[in-house]
Amino acid sequence: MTDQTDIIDIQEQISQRRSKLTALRTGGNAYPNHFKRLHLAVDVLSTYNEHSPEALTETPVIVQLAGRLMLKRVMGKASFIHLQDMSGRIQLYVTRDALGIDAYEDFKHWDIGDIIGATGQLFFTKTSELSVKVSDLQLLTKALRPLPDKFHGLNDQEMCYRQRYVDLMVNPATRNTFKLRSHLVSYIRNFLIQEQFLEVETPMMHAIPGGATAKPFTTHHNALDMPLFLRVAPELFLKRLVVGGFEKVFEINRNFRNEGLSTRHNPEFTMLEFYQAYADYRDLITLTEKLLRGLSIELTGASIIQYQGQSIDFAKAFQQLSVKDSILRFNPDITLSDLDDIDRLKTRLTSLKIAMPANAGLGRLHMELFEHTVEHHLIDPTFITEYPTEISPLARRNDHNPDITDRFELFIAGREIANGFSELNDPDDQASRFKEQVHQKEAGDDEAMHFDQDYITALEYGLPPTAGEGIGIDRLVMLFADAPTIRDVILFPQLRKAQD
RNA sequence: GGGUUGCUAGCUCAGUCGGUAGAGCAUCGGACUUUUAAUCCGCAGGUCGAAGGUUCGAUCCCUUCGCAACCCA
Repeated sequence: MTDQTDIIDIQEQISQRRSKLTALRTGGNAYPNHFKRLHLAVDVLSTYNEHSPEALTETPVIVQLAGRLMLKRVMGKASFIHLQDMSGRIQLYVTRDALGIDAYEDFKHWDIGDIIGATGQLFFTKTSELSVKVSDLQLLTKALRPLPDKFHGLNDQEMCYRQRYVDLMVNPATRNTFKLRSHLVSYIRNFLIQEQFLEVETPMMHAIPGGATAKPFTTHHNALDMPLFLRVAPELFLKRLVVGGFEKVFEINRNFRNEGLSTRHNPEFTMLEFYQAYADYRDLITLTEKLLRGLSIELTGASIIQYQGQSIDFAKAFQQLSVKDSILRFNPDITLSDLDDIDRLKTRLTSLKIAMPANAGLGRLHMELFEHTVEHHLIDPTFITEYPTEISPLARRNDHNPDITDRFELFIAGREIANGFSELNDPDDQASRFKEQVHQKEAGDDEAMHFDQDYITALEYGLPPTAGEGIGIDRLVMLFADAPTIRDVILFPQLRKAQD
C-alpha cells in the first residue's frame, strides 16, 4: 500500500494521477512524441458518414487520430471512448481482444483529460454511429488534473476567464466564439486586401501618445532612458504612411487604454484602422455598410442577426442621423434652440443628473446628452454624423459649418462600433487643434491629446485628402457571437490578480 | 468610486429559521464485449472564500477584507 495519508492529503485525484504518471515514467518514456496524427475527427466523420457499413467492411479504412480523451464508458472487456481534437469529437471502440490483455488493462486506468493517439478501422455501430475500432492505443500525455463535469462543463465565469484552456476544452460554445472571431478577422483582412489596402504594422510604443482622447499606460525604455506610452490608437502613424504615399493602409492590432474595466471595456482591445486617400467620410460610410453586410452573410449566413434577444438588420440601408437630430428624436421635450443655448443645456443636463466636465462647450454638452439619452436606443445599424469640432481634434471641419466635422460614428445594439471621418489635412488647423487639446490638458483633462510636432511636420509635407476609420473588433465579435460581455470574446481578459 | 448578489467536494449544485453538511458527475474498488451524460454495487473525498466579532456553540448572524457577476456614476 502507498501512504494513504499522502493520497488523501490536499487533492486526492491529482495524487492518484501523479502515481499513474510515476508508473508511466518507470515503464519508459512518459511523454512520447513519435505519434503521427494522420486524420482529424470531424474530417473523418464528414468523409465517411455517407458510406455504407458494407463498403467500410469490404474496403477497410484505417485512420490515425490523436486528441484528448473526453468520455469513457467501460463495459468490461469492451469500451467506448470519445476523442476530441481541434475539429471536434469522434467515438472510438476499444476492446481487450484487439489491444491485448495488458494494454487494455492499462487503458482502463487512463483518465478523462489524458491525451491519446489511436489507430483503427472505421465501422458503424449498432446504432449507426461512425466509429473507430481501435487496434492500437497510446497514452501521449498524462493529464494530472481532473476535468470539469463531463455534462455541465465549466460554469464558473471567473474560472472560464482565468483558466481559458479548461473552458476551451470542455465548452464548445467558447471554442465556437473564438473560431468565429478568427473567421471575422480574416474576412475583414481579405475584404480590405481585395479593396487594395496595404496591411501595415505601426509602433505599439509611442513617445507621444496620440490618435485618441484616452489615458495611456506608461512604461520606460532603459537603454534610451525615456518614457514610452503604450499606444491608445495607431491613427497618427497610419496617416504618416498616407503622407508617404501608401494611399490605402490598414492595421488590425491592439490598443491600450488605462481606463476602467466593464462589459464593454478591456484595457487592451483590438482595433481595425484604415485610411484611404482621395476619399471622404461618405465613401467610408458606403464601404462600412458593404463590409458589415458581407460579414453578416459570411459569419451567419443571414443579414439579420439576433443579439441578446434583439434583432439587428444589416440588409436595409443603415440609418443616418446628425448628432443634433438624434438628440431631438429621443428627447421630444428638447428644441433645436435649446441645443444652441449653453445655459439651458446645462440646466437640462443637471436635471438629468448628468455630470458635466468643467469648461465644457456646446459640443461636449451635446455629446453628454447624446451618450446618456440616445446611444442605447440605436439598435439597428445607425450612422451618427456631424460631430462637434470641439471633441474631434483630428477630423476635418465641415465646409459650411466650422463647429462640426465631417465625421460619423456607427452604432449597433446601442454600442459604438466604428468611428470615421474625413481627415484634417491642414497643418495649421491641426496645430491649433493640438494647442486647444494642450489647453484642455492643462485645465485638468488628462485624456486630452499632446502636441505632436512631428505629426504637424508630416502634414506640412502634404497629406492628400483622406478619410479614415476605426472599427472595434471585439465589439463586432460580441455582436456576431451574441456575447453579452467583451470578456467572452477576448481569450484572456484582464482580471484582478487572483488570491493564492 | 457607490449599490446589489455570489463564493459549500475536482466539476455542477442542494442545504442548515445557529447544533461543524448532502446529491449527481468525476475519482478509487467490484460486475459487465455495441455504449451514447452507459448501467448496477460499494468505498472515499469538505478549514462551507479569508480574518475577526457575537454566542455554550457559527458554514449560517454581524464587521472587515479578497475575488467575481450585475447595476449605477
